[in-house]
Amino acid sequence: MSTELPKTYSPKETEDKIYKLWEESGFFSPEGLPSVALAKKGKISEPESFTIIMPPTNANGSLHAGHGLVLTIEDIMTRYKRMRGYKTLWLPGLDHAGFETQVVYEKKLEKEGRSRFQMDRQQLYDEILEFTLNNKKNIEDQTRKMGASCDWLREKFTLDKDIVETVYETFEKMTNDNLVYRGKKIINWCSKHQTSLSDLETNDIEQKDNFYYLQYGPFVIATARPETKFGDKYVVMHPDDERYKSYKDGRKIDLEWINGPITATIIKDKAIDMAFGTGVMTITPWHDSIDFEIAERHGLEKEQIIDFHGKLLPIAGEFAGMSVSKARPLIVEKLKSKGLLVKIDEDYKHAVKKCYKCESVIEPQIKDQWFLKMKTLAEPAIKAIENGDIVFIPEHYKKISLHWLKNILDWNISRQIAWGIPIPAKICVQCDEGIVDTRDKITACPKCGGDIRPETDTFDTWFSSGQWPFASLGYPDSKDYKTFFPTDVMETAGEIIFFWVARMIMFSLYITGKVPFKTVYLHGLVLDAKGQKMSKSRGNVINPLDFTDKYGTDAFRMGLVIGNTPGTSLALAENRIKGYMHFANKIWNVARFVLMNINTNIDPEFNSYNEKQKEYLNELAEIAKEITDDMDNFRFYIASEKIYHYFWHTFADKIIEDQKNSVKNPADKDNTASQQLLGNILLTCLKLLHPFMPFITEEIYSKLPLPQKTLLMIENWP
RNA sequence: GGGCACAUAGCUCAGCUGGUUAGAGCGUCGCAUUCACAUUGCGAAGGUCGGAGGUUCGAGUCCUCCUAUGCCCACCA
Repeated sequence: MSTELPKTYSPKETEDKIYKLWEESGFFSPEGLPSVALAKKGKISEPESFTIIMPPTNANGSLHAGHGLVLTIEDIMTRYKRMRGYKTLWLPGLDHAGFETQVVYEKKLEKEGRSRFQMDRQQLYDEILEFTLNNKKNIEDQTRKMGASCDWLREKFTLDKDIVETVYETFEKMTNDNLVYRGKKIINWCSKHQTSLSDLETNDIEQKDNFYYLQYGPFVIATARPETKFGDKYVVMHPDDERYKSYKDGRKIDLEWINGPITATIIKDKAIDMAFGTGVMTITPWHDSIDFEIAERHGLEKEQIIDFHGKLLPIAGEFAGMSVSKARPLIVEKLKSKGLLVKIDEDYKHAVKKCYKCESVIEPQIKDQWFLKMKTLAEPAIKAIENGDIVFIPEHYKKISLHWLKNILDWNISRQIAWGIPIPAKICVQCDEGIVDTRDKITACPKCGGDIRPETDTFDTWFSSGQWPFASLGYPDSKDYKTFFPTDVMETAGEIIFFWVARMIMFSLYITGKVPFKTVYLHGLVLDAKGQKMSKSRGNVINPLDFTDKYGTDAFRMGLVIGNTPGTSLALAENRIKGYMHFANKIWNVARFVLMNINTNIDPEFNSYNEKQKEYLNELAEIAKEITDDMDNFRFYIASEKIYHYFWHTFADKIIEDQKNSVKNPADKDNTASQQLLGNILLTCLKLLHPFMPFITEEIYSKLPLPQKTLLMIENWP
């Protein structure tokens, strides 16, 4: 009754077939699981639930190696818990990814010689929607290729109607709780993308620039940005600075400036660093956040110098209409000719804020934007983390999160882009008041009675994805929310701990009163073979499907997980994956050997083993115990290595070699016991391997002579 | 300026709460091979665990300092 396996294992022919088998089995859904079905019939008690919400994939391209890692680790956890009998749910999702997607789409437009600024807003939205929905299908297929055993029936998209509703309800509650405000504040403006950005969406890049010392009446001031100085009519110094004691606060001074004579006012403020430069500066409140704050403190006028396209305004006189970069040298030239340029320091190093997507210099601008007060939201999150209600893996992310939460600033949640969830509000055309209006009921400005227009800004995408754990489960009334929330594990990239993880914690505590997840598992980056970050511009981006095609998904998954400790980045060398393809081959051949030599059903209850065989089984039980312990403690990098090592160097190299004679010789007194020994060890190994290498193990399992079997994916964990 | 992490074999990294001759994968070298598998087997070489000090019966593992590296946060004009 021996079953023959083909001589070689072909991932290509096996994987799609196996995935289809899984998907059709209904076991991806918790209610389809045998343990849940039995409980429903009252035969066993209700199993505990285990939930992972998949970080919603950005629906704006293909999966990259990082996604491969997310899917692999989450699938390992899910499959493990499922085999342990948990009511297991892994909920997949897709993110419209507002700004990110719009940037991707704008690049596409650019290639086609088009621009979003020539497009109707609705048309742009519709095109991006179509683009996104096309990608959605693609991403779902790729996710299946990775072997992800997630519940497709529950798949959510961040623009689903019920999600948007939840987001609006949250916004309304925050408004009622006085956590939302709209105000003219200084914000990060990207002139290229024509939108404001949050602090997290800008990068401080250190660079060397000229530092200009300018004669400003009796003072020398220093600046790296002379083009902003046209409107400077306040000169500020520290109140304790002895050098400028004779200049009293509020005193007016007439002086000759870039475009003619002006009157400047002396301001004393403690924000000035006496030791820096000359200890005197002029301020540009519209284009600098410190200057803005000084102006606010003293009630000073603010004037815009640079428009939203990065061009100088009429206040710049002859330079009006010029871009900053073009105007700067000309302005310096003029200052020089007027004798106002004292000196230039050419070695000035400072940090310049840039757009994290296009690296354009961020121009601080004053603009009416929607802000979220963060301090009150952060406090419960800080407490929950300090109490250990949420455990971080690796541990040091606890400190990192706390540090950020304790120093949190208000969050600009409005973006001037079409692609996103519209902010449900009206703006008064007369007094500029912004009124939150989630039910679309307001018809006139409650403040001045003026006409209103709908707000055109959309939410920062993280405002909606921050609510994902409870929104995707159907908060507040659904059965899923009641069953699966709080979730068990959030597994995502360490990179987005502030963008996403910290905010999910704040939102969940605020809305549901509960933490969104008990454990945060943060993985590092997947780097290329040389240890360099993958990027499109470097051209070293790995498409996971290239590797799964070439070496099989199981091998790719092993390459991602073995030895990859949480939090540290992984250099993904092709050789690594190739090595695990060899391992898959080894598994296949071991299975072939066992199947060739077994002529009876595998009997897990068999116990007439000789002493040595018993020792082998004890050793395996010991390894299984260790692996289980590793799995329970998120040490997948070591669990996978242990089973790899045991399978190859103990089972194949030692046990099989040792049993070869008896298993091949029907006359041998140990023949039956040898058959049972090898059959049982193989079965146990397949179970232990299944979370890591689901395809090949399921395929072999289907060929095993077992009295009764279903699918390996729901077999009991050893 | 503040914070976090890392430094272990040629390369990429494990080493959990301190305990006998420090591990893995890849690579290198030697030998074997009509066997389930050359996508193989057996074997070998290779590390004073960044440096200095300390705690301890005992430290790669804990503490301090130093050096190197990487990352994050931050409103010095």
